[in-house]
Amino acid sequence: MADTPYSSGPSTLMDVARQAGVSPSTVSRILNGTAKVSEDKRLAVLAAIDKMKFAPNQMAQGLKKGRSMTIGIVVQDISSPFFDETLRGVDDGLKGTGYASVIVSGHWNAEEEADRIRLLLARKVDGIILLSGRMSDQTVLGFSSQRPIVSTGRALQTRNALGFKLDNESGAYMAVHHLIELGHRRIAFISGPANNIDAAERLAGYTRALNEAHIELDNDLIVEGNYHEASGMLAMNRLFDTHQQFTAVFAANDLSAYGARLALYRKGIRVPDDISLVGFDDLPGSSYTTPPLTTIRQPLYDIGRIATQALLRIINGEEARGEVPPLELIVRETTRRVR
Amino acid sequence: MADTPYSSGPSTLMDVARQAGVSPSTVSRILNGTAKVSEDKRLAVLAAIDKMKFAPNQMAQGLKKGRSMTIGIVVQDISSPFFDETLRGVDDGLKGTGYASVIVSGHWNAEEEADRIRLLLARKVDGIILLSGRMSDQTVLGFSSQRPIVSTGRALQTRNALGFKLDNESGAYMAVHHLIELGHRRIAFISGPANNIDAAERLAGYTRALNEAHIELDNDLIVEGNYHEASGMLAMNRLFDTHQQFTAVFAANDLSAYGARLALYRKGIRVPDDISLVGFDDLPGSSYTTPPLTTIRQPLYDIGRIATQALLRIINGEEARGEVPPLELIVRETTRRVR
DNA sequence: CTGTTAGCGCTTTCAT
DNA sequence: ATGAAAGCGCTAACAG
Repeated sequence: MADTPYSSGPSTLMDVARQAGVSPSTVSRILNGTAKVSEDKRLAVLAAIDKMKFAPNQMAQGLKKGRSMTIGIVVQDISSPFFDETLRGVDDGLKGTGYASVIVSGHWNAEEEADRIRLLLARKVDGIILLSGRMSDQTVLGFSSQRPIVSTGRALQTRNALGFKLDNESGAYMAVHHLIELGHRRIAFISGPANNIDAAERLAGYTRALNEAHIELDNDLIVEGNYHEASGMLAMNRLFDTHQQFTAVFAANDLSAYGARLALYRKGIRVPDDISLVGFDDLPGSSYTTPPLTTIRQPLYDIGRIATQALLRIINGEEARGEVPPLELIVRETTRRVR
Repeated sequence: MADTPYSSGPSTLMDVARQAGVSPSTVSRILNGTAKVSEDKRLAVLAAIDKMKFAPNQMAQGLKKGRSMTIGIVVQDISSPFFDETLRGVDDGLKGTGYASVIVSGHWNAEEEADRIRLLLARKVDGIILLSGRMSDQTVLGFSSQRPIVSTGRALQTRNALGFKLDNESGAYMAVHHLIELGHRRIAFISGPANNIDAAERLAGYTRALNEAHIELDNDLIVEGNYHEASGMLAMNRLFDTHQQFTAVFAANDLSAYGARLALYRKGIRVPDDISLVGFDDLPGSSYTTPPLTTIRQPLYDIGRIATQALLRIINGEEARGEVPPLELIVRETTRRVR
């Protein structure tokens, strides 16, 4: 471990005080607008700050004030378009607030999630945004006794925990209902992982739409995926290998729809002419697939922004609240009336 | 501003010391393995830590040690698959090191980039990773006097600054050369923004490949995009509107290739049967486009991981080094021999 | 091996 | 209006 000598050792508030011929408290007061300071000292201090390129050491500030001006974000997979779109909302929500965010990934693993949250807590983040995840609500509530948490994908509402939950069931219903309206009756479903709550809800929506239209549920038409492209492709191939008859497929998320679409392409099956396809999420890329994907839009960006604003409110001792727009069917070009 | 009373005020090292009946320094020594401590005190302290769920306050540690155990990452656009794939590499590079990262976005704006870096510096990050960006090398070098910086997209090598630069020119050359080998001679080029250095280099590669094959450069075949999907689509339409003849198009990045591909689809032009298409980047989604995209692969993930490891080395006073794999042509299904 | 002391850089009473 | 002093939670000499 060698020393790393940087030319300009960053100047401290003390340096500024000396340079301006005032006490450190005066400098602090000017920095924070905490009290009236005579104009001449003000100017002198400001000049010194400028000259010495002084910027307060945030760690020292944080230690003293008990506020790190940092919030922690727990995603499950950095580099998934799903989370990234939400992160963009968070980023915008933080804009101009002085807060920065440290992003950690739980990798869809409850243990790891809890670990990461403990890390964030040790870093004294002022609050936490939890995006999806596998932790129990109880665990979340537990952590919320240390720092406020707002989470997506769960219904929560306490003094310092807030959750937003979208209606996956009715989202899936909308998707399948759309297909049924177009005359489809043999509708395959590429589900999400069985142990995932959202996935279960989407399956329920699929089922309800079928029931309502008096279409018998055919379990051979349902194949489990894991929300990734490859699994969508595999699922599709499985459907073909077992010689299922269907005119439409509903994929539980856009990524698996992409995979399904590729499987279809490889078989020379046209979308939507031969088979209709609908996804779920409306990832940014879904307006540029070939053809553009019909899907259920999740307000990913808004979720990020609204969750952030809600968290900031809780941090400031205000009431925890916030509401996100509902799911919405976006009809693009992968669905058409059955012939 | 109300107070936010959390049930369990986090315990401090002092609390642990008292509880275990030892001095704070002893606790610190055990925490850091800084010196030998008798087994019985060890056990007592460990028990106390466990009982009180103590975790050292990282802000206090940081203030004292002058190390925040945090690195700053400057991206240009959180929620671009390009940066996110690199971030995944960074994340993996940080794994198990005790470092966390705060990610800020420069939004392709030199001013904002510099601003964000100053923010990171005030937060006392131990180092900075700068992904692309518009700042001058001089400015980067300037900042590197405060904290080590490793940057992508520039060739740098000093005591505490390191840059990785991929050979965009030859990447573009490979793409176009591939097309020429397939018999294409009228090859359109959807460029990146004119003020972008990478974009200029890719144009140079396009030009060289053409020259080498004795194909005359036709400026009408070159249309400027901005690296986003929509611009690829627009560029393509412009080509059609001006009635250009061509059998292949090279897009300066995958995103604009996606847009171009959609424009082609809308015109009922088949890819690759009627027109061949090649992109640049090899984003994760490019193996699942319809059809899968032939492209120049950038080792995005490796760049992130290697940059991180290099930064960590510099932080530890070791020599700044690291090398990333070269660009590579990935032939998939959007290119074919001209008929 | 272990405790005492000083102090990282800042904010905040408390005096004046 | 301003300075002196104490202290946020931790670590690192320095004694012993």
